[in-house]
Amino acid sequence: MPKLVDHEAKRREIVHAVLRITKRGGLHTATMREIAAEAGQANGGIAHYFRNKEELLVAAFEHIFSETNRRAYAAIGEAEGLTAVRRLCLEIMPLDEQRIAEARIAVSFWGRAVHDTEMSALQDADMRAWRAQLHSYLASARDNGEVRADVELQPVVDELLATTMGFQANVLMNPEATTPQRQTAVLDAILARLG
Amino acid sequence: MPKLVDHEAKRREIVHAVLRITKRGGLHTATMREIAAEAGQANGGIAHYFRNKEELLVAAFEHIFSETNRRAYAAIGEAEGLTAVRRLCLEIMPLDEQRIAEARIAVSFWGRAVHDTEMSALQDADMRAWRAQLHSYLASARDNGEVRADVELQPVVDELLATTMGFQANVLMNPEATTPQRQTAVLDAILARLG
DNA sequence: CACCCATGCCCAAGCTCGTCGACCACGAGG
DNA sequence: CCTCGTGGTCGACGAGCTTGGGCATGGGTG
Repeated sequence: MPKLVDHEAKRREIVHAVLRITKRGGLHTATMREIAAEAGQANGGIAHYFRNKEELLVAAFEHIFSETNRRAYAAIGEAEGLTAVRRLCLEIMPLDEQRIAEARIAVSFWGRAVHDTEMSALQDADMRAWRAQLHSYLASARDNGEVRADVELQPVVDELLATTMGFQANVLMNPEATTPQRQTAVLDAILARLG
Repeated sequence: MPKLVDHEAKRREIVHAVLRITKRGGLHTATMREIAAEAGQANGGIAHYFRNKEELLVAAFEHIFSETNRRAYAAIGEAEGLTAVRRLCLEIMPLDEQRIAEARIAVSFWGRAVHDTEMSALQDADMRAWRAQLHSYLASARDNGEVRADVELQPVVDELLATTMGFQANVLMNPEATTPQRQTAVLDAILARLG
């Protein structure tokens, strides 16, 4: 076996190149040639690590999800109940430049996922995980009295996910009406009503 | 002046071709050649009615918005206050097959609007209109006592728009968790808290 | 140590798509 | 009947993604 190259590292490096380009000039400037140049490769060199552009973008999409989950995990720490709910939502919401750039990528995938089974399965799985996580934190919040006992949890989960996903879209379409302040105000209003 | 052709009618016909193709196979399958074929034209024939593809897609996007607004206008009628708020939201939300198909198209456009100033300006304008409309209905609801006097309206508008836009995305990614029942439950929960 | 060949990588050709311009058909006006 | 502006077709071109061939490299193998 000749020439050892860490495939996973190389894939990560190429994905990072995509994210850097997208952050600079938008997803549409991320052509294969541009990506290759940014990653220090020749035109067809990427083909060794991703079969096609679709697969590369799916990897970028996965990376964003896992980054969000990683940040959420760190932010939540030992927290429970409503604090954990709030921190998870705050990590999902596009509150800074970094996450707005990630939202750009995520939203541009939503439209494609409609007719792409692999991608919509991926989204579905991540969304389910968030639902389950939110539900569990809310249940603990109800147990410790932060949330009234008569509150049904599923509609709250639905609301939180719809709101956070809506922010992803609105921050791109209506940036001046989707500031961090206004986003957190909405989130806190939702949570305040549960007590 | 030779050969009379109703330009507006032709433009509408081409836009409908785009919507049919998008409904069938997603926005990315709507190539100019495919659109031309669907509209019964040759490759370059569309250029007589739309300067470029961007302009055509903007027209398609506008069409969906105006359809929604037309339906909302009819649904609201003489209603005021919270009833009007509820009816407008219900028209925006993807509650039936027709509107889920429109959501498919709309969300596909969101991804494009990210890197298209003209389209995001359009989106921004329509979103502002909805914001203003919701704000006005909520103000009348506050005046007639349906909404408590101490409720700040802007966060409520933000919440309603984020939620309805979020449903557009979630109905595509998580259809089984975004049923009409669960969507309306969330909407009614939001509205109920204002009283 | 010498050879082998799988692997990494580059380059160029092939295909699709959006756009542009040349060309033809037609019909209203002179 | 002629003119010419409009509707429409077709092919060419540039840009983008993909594919396949070819070259270099360096770990296995005898």
